[in-house]
Amino acid sequence: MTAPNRGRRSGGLREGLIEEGLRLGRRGGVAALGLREVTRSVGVSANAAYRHFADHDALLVAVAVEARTLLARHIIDRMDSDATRGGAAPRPDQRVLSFGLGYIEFALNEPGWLDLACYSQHASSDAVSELAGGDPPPPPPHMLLVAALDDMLASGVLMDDQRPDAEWIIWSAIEGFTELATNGPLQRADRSHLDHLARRVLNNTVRALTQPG
Amino acid sequence: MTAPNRGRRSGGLREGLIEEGLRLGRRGGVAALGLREVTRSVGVSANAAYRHFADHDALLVAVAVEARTLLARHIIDRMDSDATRGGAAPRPDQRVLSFGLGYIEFALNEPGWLDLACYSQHASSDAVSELAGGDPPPPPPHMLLVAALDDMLASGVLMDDQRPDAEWIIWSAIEGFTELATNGPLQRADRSHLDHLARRVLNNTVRALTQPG
DNA sequence: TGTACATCAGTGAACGCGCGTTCACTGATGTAC
DNA sequence: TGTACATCAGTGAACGCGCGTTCACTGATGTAC
Repeated sequence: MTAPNRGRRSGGLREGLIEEGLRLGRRGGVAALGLREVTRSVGVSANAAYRHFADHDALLVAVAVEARTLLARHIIDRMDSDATRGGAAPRPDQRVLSFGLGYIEFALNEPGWLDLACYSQHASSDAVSELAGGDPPPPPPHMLLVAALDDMLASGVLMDDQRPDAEWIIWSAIEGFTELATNGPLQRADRSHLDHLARRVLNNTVRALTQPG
Repeated sequence: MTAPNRGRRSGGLREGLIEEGLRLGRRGGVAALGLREVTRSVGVSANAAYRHFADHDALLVAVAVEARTLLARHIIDRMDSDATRGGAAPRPDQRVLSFGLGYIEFALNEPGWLDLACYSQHASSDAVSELAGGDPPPPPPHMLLVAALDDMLASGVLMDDQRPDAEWIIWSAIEGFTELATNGPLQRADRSHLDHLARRVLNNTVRALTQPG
């Protein structure tokens, strides 16, 4: 056995940096992901990152994409478990509700990761799809919502004339509530109240969409 | 006439710094308000700011409060002009709608200032009220919404059991739409589409509140 | 009216920090003969 | 199996930047006598 490996790592440094970025970003969001900070945390020279990423932003994007995948997975899980809990096939508007509740749940539990997930939309879709290696990533959250709304339309719960732009109506309520609860005036509200409020916000929004006025 | 004034200014430097902060923040939001940047723009040494503000953050807060006042004034104007346009006394839910439209209009026209206005909520209310000098500032936007909802309640348009937390439902829709339209996926949508969408988001939200489900 | 003096809003230089990035390098690894 | 060599993922030092903040200072202003 000679001196400890110098210049060679066992695992892939690229994966290590992304993982560490996720760990740091969990507490501090994008702001916590300085290039020096991440490399320092991994125990490697700042310079080493340049072997795997073009620059600081490329590292950020890679971590952000990972965070977005976590978000999407969480939403899918929530939609699935809400669906099976109901027993029979769930009403299609319930899926939209589950989407919203899943998104908000993730935002409240992991505000740092949500921050990262949102950063990924700054990236060009080229940069993002270039990163896709291994198994195909889950669809971005937005696609899940669109699909759920299309289901509502197909099953007649949503009127034809209400479908266009419906995703932006739902999305506004979700995004806005998330903002109020994580960075806004509801920051210090307790969790049970927030859960109650989230349901009301979503119910209110979805209901209005299904009752043509 | 001797050498140009050195060490003495004609106008108040404090006001000058705030004004310049507003000018810079209009384009770049809070991020554009470095202490050095603001003092440099005014044409004064960085150090001079410390004669008027405890530190960088105190300057930020002062500018942010000013921006919030601009926001509140814009909303009030919009509510007033919508009210008088109608001729007779407007329906009370129209005022909530006007509030939302005013907020969103300001956000789309002046995203930098909105960013600043939101920063003011980071400040402790002590720091904010300390700043109040001269004429009393307009009520913070949040108070305007609460008042409009109370009017809806008083006139019977809003049911008793729907009033609690109604402001957070409305606020979520407004805040979320604003986020989508200024930093999110609707960033590049054209203005007329955004105006149309804003109306739909708000109508949808307010309507659901007045139709007990 | 003139003089001495305290006040205090400015000045320029410097400090220390952490950042992203670039440089020349080293040394373990894998390969060709 | 042994040797020479190319590759390339790491290293440590340094660059240049802009930041917020502190220091010792200067000089115009207002006031007291």
